[in-house]
Amino acid sequence: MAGTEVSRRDELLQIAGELFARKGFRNTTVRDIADAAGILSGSLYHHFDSKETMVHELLDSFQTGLFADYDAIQASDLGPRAKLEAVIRRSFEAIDHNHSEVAIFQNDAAHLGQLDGFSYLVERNERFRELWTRLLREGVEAGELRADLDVELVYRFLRDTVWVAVRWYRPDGPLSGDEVAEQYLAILLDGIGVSTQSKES
Amino acid sequence: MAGTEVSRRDELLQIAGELFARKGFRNTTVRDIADAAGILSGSLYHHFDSKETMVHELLDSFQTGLFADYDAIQASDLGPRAKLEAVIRRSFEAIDHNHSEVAIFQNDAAHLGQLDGFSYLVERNERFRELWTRLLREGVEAGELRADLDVELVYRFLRDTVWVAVRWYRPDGPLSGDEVAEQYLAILLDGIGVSTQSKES
DNA sequence: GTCTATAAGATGATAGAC
DNA sequence: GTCTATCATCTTATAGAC
Repeated sequence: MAGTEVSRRDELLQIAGELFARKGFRNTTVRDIADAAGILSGSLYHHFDSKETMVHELLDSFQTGLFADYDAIQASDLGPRAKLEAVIRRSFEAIDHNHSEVAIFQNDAAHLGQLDGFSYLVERNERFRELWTRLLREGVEAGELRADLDVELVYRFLRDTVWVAVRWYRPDGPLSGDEVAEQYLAILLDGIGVSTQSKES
Repeated sequence: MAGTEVSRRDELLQIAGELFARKGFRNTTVRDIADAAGILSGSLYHHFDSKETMVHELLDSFQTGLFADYDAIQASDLGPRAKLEAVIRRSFEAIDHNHSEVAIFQNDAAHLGQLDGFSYLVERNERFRELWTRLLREGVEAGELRADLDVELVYRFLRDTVWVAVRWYRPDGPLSGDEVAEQYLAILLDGIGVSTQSKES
């Protein structure tokens, strides 16, 4: 009953998540998951109703935690640009700490969103867009970000730049999530910051 | 026999390409393709050996044309930064003119590359990396790009930023490929250009 | 060039024994 | 909690008629 105990169910969920992330949801069979867990495919159905249930639990619990932190950043008293930086750092943290979930979301969310019971993916995607574009607009209004930006285009640029990193980033690799976040922010902000060569003026 | 005639084979290839791009290779059945073409699935095998043959032809002919243009840019007498810009513009042109092929490559190349007969995808990926990182290094050496860059990281940043646009870009949408390329270059180069606020100095 | 018919294998899922 | 056994369905691909 200690909080650190890992249930068999969670164990299986993690194994499934790694396979979904590496091979894609549709390209991973329940037999693949069972093999990796050292059991037979039928035994999986003692723990889960279906393959879809597994990917749902992975994505839902991950997104709930991520959005709670986004909301906390939004509600903080940081300036718009600092909020944007915090949101981006938190996103790279997700790539580091929830690599499987981010990869699944990045690769399969578009298809999963069309399935029954997965419409929340579409809704959260829209909420995500509203949060990020709002931060960009507030940054422009506060004079902290360039005013000549097409906000929607920059949003897509930012969003894709951040999340697509899950394709090459390895949690056990040489770079930490924070280090990548700093380098990305340095490149990005020198592009969209109001001033670059003369920041200290 | 006129050059503008479209063979039934090419017609089917285009239909298959659009489905592969939208639903993914594995998620598209030969029945889907046949249905979209108004024939039965068995009839497809009069034109193609297999489903894999179809995706191979799509990717191979697309990549051959793209790399020929990359090589021409590389061999030109433009400066490193101008070459980099030209390569990026040509890439957005591909997203515009060969949307299906780019989407398939972006979504399925990683998995297809593991299949027999698709190892050329891995090889070309490496050649692509060498070309782009070389341009970045030459840009730094020529004093045209910031010297404090981690070239490999910037390469991934550039590569992902460009190609991931296929996810939202629509050839029949309000923005042309050129327009998106210009906006992306503006954001990018103000980030990695040696000077930004004082370009005309 | 397309259709009819069908083979051979993979896949998600179930029922009941241990 | 896992295994045995199995089903219904889907999928790629083939052979031969039209």
